[in-house]
Amino acid sequence: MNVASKVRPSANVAPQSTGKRMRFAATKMGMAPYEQVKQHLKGRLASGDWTPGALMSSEAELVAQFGVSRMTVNRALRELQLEGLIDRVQGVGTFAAQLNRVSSSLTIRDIHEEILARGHTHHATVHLVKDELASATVAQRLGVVTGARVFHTLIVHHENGVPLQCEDRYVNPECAPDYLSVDFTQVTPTHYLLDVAPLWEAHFSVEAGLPSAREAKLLGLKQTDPCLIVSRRTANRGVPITQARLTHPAGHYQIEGAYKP
Amino acid sequence: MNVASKVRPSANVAPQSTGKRMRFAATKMGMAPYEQVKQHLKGRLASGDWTPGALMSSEAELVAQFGVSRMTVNRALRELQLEGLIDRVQGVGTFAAQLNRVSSSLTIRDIHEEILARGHTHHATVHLVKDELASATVAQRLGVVTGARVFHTLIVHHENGVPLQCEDRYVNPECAPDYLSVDFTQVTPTHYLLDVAPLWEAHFSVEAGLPSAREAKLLGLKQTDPCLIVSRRTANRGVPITQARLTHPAGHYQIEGAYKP
DNA sequence: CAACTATACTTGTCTAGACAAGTTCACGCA
DNA sequence: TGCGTGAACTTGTCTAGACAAGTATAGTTG
Repeated sequence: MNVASKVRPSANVAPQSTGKRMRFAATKMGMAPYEQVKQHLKGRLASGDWTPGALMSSEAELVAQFGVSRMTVNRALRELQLEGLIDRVQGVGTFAAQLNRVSSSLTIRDIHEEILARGHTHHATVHLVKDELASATVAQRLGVVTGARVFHTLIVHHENGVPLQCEDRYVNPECAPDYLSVDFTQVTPTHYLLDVAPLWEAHFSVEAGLPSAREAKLLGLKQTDPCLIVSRRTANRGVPITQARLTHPAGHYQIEGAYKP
Repeated sequence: MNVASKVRPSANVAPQSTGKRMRFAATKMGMAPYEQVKQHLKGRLASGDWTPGALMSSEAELVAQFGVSRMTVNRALRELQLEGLIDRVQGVGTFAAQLNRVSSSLTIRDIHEEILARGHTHHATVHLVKDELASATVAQRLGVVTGARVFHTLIVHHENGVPLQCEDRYVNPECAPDYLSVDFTQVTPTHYLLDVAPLWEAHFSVEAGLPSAREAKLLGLKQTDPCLIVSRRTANRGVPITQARLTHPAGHYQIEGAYKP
């Protein structure tokens, strides 16, 4: 939904307070009315016009002020609510949100595409492809009983020949029965699993830590070299699909993100 | 149209409502029509009914199928698009999104509130509060000229007495002229700056790395102990406010997130 | 005083229709 | 063959009104 950078007209002052029914030459030409309402409210929020928790204009007031229909105002407010800028309570009113949090969008991409997007080459080496009996920990995360058969792969991804990520993954066989027969030098597990189960819920955690002995060896590190470790569990409609531990050498990998109101 | 728009005191009411509105768990019965359409489409997407890139039903077809108005169908589709599940092209149609990415919401909270939310105690020790002349790097990130006066603080945050985060922060004086006079043992810089400039755009990156000598000393670490390092730049309406480097000892801190469609 | 009630507000949602604007494709013409 | 043109589709957005449901408050009643 991000439409990239928006040109910001600097003439932000003079908020057209008396413009009741000028529909066309209001402020920003070419901008849809609901977008104008959004921008106006964002501006007043940013300027501190409403401090967090303050009661804002009602829909009816905005309808009168902008000369648009209530549906238009409602859409603007609904989107601002989705963006977390305002809180709305039925029967009470609209309030400026408590902005004690900056929430952001973090994208977890298929590492193959991520590397290609940087204009580099990707290749993967497969170190383990087998089925195992689930340990208690793995069983719990995959929603199977301890000792059940689960698939286990260990793959190292290289960017321009340099080890970038060690991917230690367990897969629920019920979700991807043919998982073990995939050629993971050609298709990443992420890509394959997205084909098998298109809609995901994901939980992840990111932390710094030290690699295991095996990971250190595969990544060409000493065991004292710090790593960025991403643990990710994904499920499809409540059914756990896979659990992965992604270990990256420090300095070679970072997660970036941005938040724009 | 009935106006009767009484001028409301748009000043602070601060009703403390903060209402996490209680939305009843949506069962099929009491679900709003637009929500039913959404769930139906989500179900078909999850079941692989439409593979990524496939042309989905048009609005007109959904109107006929569900017996609702086009606005209702349109709202369902618009929200699915916001969630990244579908792509829409004017004049062409609606397509199942290429789900090669799992995007997630990451929340960066004020560390004081974060620690309190865990039921622990927070205290901060202040190691540096001064104004400096900006180095080239800092100047660029804060949008000032090299050598300009900038504020610099170095604070360590403790959870239950254990060092958790070393916060090395530069602040643009124009955005927070009184920054240096704040008692940072009582108010965190994040909290103070959110008061001064309520609306933020943020860029961040997360990586693993080694602490500097000073950071290691402040956090009680050896310089070879890995850390999780978050670099964050924030701006208000394009004006840079602050740049922070947040260093956390490995094992004591992790970033969590979740994505649900 | 406490409990109930009517009223006036608020937001949440839906409708039926309208026009604008983008794309695709078959048709007719040079 | 190549090219324009318009019909037939699509999505994007707005309108004016309607009803439902939640909340606050003034007034009334016990």
